[in-house]
Amino acid sequence: MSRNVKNNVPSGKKKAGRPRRFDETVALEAAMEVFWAKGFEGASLEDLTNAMGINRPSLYAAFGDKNALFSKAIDHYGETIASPAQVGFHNEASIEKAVTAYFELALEGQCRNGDCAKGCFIAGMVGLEDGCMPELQAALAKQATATHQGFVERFDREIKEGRLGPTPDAEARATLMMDLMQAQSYRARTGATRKMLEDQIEMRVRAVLA
Amino acid sequence: MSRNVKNNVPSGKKKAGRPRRFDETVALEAAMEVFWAKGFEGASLEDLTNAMGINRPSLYAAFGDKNALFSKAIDHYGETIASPAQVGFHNEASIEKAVTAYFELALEGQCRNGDCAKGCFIAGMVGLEDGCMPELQAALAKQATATHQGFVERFDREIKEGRLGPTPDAEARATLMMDLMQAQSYRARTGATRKMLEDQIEMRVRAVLA
DNA sequence: AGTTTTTCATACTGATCGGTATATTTATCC
DNA sequence: GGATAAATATACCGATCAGTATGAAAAACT
Repeated sequence: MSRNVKNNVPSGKKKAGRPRRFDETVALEAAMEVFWAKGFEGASLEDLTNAMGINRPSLYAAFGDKNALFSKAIDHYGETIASPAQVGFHNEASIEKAVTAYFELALEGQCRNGDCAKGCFIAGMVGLEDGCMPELQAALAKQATATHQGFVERFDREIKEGRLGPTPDAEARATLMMDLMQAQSYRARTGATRKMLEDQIEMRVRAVLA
Repeated sequence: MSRNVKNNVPSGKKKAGRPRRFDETVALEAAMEVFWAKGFEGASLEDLTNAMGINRPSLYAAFGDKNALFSKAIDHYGETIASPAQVGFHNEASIEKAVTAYFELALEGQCRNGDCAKGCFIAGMVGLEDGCMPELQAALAKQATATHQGFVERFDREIKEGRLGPTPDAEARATLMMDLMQAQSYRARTGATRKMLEDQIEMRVRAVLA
């Protein structure tokens, strides 16, 4: 247990060679922040390495090229920010609390650096680079479809069990909720304060549950 | 009338020097398309000059640098695409028709090249370049505020004259309508077909007028 | 100790970026 | 028919881009 702990290999054999001087996860987080703030094309290798605290060869050895790093940043965003919002939604028993939780958790991710609003990482990126990275676009679309489907199933259940009116139908409600989340993200990116967006959550919830 | 017509100076004195071989407006339109598809940083001078059918010095003489060209493209978008949607809204007598017209005209602009959806030009740009072009961001925000205010006034009138319920209030309805327009734009940018978006308009209208 | 393996640091590559200097065309003005 | 003025075309500029070659440094293995 005491052996090898410096090498981040808590048990068994250590890895040979010079140990890494940075944590892969915190470096990825820093990269995500840079992409978030500057976009894919706007984020230069110098920006990235500065923020991550490593130099170019280390970056390429650990993450691959810029595209691969971006792709990993997307995944990281999904795991640490996007998916908690969905989980929060599905874990609430009451549909009203579920929808509210979704908007609140999404806002948490959109405004995580104090009041400095930055919007949804994915929403700000996707669709801009024309034809570039089509496989990435496809992956994002697939992820969005899965999220949408989860919402549809929940709304369907609520409607079937009489806790929600039949119109708008589950499909429309799911679309509406994702639309309003996206709009909230857009407002976060374009100068809205956190307080403004918090005050609008009730309106969004009502629109989805009307 | 016959004199000077080749020089695009229909009356009076002609301009000295070699005449322009391109139409400024169609060149600007082409530039807007490139920015629209690739974003500001993604659009290279080569992309722009190729699409506009002119070469670099002509571009710089006619429009200034890349930032100035982008700014003029934004203005052009507002005049030819964004503002018609607002006018369409304000010209309809019935509020239901007004809201519907707004979404339809916005969709017109978002999908203008056949089924190839591209979303809202402004929405796709704003907020991405971190701290870059702050004066441009401010101009866009001001324009958005003016649009919002116009909607608020109309909804206020409808509510006061009893054609619309008091909740959500005019402010919330205006926010909601712009949010749903923005969401429609986002969907247009991320692969939704025109038909899908047309079918969703009724849902959006209902959400605003609920 | 000495070899091996992995990472780190510096400096470099060719390509592309936005922007421009130079010179040639094409028109009007005198 | 010059002289002048404006727009064209070509080629170039320094800066920056993403990506990499090279060698030193730091650990484990034998």
